[in-house]
Amino acid sequence: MRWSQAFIPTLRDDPAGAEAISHKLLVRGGFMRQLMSGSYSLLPAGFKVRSKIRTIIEQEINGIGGQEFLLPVLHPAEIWHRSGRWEVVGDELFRLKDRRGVDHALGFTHEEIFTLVATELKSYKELPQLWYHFQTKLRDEPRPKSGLLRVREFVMKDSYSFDMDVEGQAVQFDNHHAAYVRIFKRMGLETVAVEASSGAMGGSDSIEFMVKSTAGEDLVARCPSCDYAANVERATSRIPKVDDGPGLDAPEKFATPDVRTIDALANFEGGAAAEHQIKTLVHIAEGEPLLILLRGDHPLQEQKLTDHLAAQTLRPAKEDEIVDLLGAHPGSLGAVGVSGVRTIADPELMGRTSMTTGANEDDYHLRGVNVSRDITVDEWVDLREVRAGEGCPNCDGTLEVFKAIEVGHIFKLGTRYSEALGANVLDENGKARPIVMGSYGIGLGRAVAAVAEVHNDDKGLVWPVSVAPWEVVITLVKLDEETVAAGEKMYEELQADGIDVLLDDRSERPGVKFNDAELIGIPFRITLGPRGLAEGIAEFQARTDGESTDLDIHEAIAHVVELVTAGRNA
RNA sequence: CGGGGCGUGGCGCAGUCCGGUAGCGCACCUGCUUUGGGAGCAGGGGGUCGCCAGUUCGAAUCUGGCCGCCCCGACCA
Repeated sequence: MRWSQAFIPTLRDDPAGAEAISHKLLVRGGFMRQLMSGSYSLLPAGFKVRSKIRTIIEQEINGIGGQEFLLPVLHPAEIWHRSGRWEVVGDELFRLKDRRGVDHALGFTHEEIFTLVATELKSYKELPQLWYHFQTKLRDEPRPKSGLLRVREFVMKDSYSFDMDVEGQAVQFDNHHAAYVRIFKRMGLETVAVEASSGAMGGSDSIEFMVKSTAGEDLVARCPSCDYAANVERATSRIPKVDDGPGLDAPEKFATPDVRTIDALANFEGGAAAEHQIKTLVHIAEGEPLLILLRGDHPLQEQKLTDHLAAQTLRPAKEDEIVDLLGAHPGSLGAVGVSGVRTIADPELMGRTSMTTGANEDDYHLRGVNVSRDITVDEWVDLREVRAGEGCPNCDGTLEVFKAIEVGHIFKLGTRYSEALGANVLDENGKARPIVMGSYGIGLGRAVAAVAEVHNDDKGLVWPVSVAPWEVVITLVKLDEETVAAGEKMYEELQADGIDVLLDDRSERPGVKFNDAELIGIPFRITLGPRGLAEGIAEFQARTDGESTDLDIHEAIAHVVELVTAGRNA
């Protein structure tokens, strides 16, 4: 590509609304432009990066037996009704009516449609199958943000595995796991595979591939001493037992005027430290109230509660609902003596004595509460969100917690979709059995942003060779006859060698060209100008270190080809 | 959906409090000079000031409503 003919609209200033580094640099570098909130046009350079990522994914998924499809974006509502997700997914699913008034959905993901195709599988002899496609997904996100990291329209590679049994499914799951590690490594992303919540997808095992980044929206707990890593939506930890000392024979009510918070009670004369308090929360799940009990200093991890309840709707109760239920306002709530309300407690409260909690009477608390004696707990469920510095559940290590971008997610779906949609095959005994499925996704745009988020410096992007929009830029420092001729020759030779090369033949000043080349992050630069050419020299620079070396012009090509080849395979 | 911020040439912004001919930098076009790290001079083009209504002799500026964008939270494969 000749830069003079290319559409690469670089900007000097950061776009006004951008916060995330990847967002700023992808816009400034001329890779993309925003259409509306959560919707971006990819420009040629951005499309090239995405295409290279796509090729890597295709190679690796084909490598584990994948067959590429292309399924529609527009779906009849009927199939979403059959899977049950028309109701489950909620507002995030784009819905529309056609001219006859018939409901449709815009594809949010493609379990239903692939499963429908899979109803043509009839015999165990046809399994296993691994199917995938790259297709636009549409999601009515409540809050798109951070450029390409969270959008309403994006292309995803989603694959679906079909097996006779869970053993076969596990093989496909492991194949994907390994392929994903290779895919992300090839695009320059260091990922952590973490245990995750399956959320609305349904299914059992679920693993997310996370890239550590402050721009990420997820929190990951990881142990540096062993291989434990989990999304905080699932993570557990080891914490020291609290010594309660001798308790009272019965709970004792005491006045606590204006004490409404854990902290206030901890600082109140006659109160109790947070770890000696019981935090009582009221939530409404599917319309029914729930009491949630945690140690005073422990935050509720709401996804754990959602997962345990398999709830479609879960929300904190409103103040008037709480007063109706318990007779007191938030800040004075407790579970002592409460009956008829489903009560779920975190195991860190098990066997505790001498606890302090609300008395269900405004401005009063109870001390000397013995959990097993005084509170009726229906279920003990881990609901606590882990914190950095707590013990690893699997070894003696100490957990670290960091923000991360979810770049891939793999699920074991079981037979949820095959049963709902009738995807059965006959086994060796002629008996119909639902196909055991898995689903596996990678968002392309998010992957582009994640790479940009990780590979940049104060001058701009620093693409890994494997995904760079161009691998080499030839910068002509002056457009005199000799320089142009030398540049054209080198441009053609590099192209002949299969190198993706950009020739900067614009009539701009050298500073502009250098800055643009650095901003858009081309891994290697060859600089040609009359000064060097007079001595038969081409100047070479790698974007990663910015150090320039003079090469004999006749050796430059071979040198660059070698580095590009090494970079592609890195 | 709650809280906060912001909408003024392609991009980044000032002007709004206190109403009176719409500005600056960059980018763009023409000419001359310049040419190894975002050139200089001269000339030039381009804006219904987010939209609608109102107040006023007069509105980018004041009032009301609406729309859009960003951030935090809620939410979220």
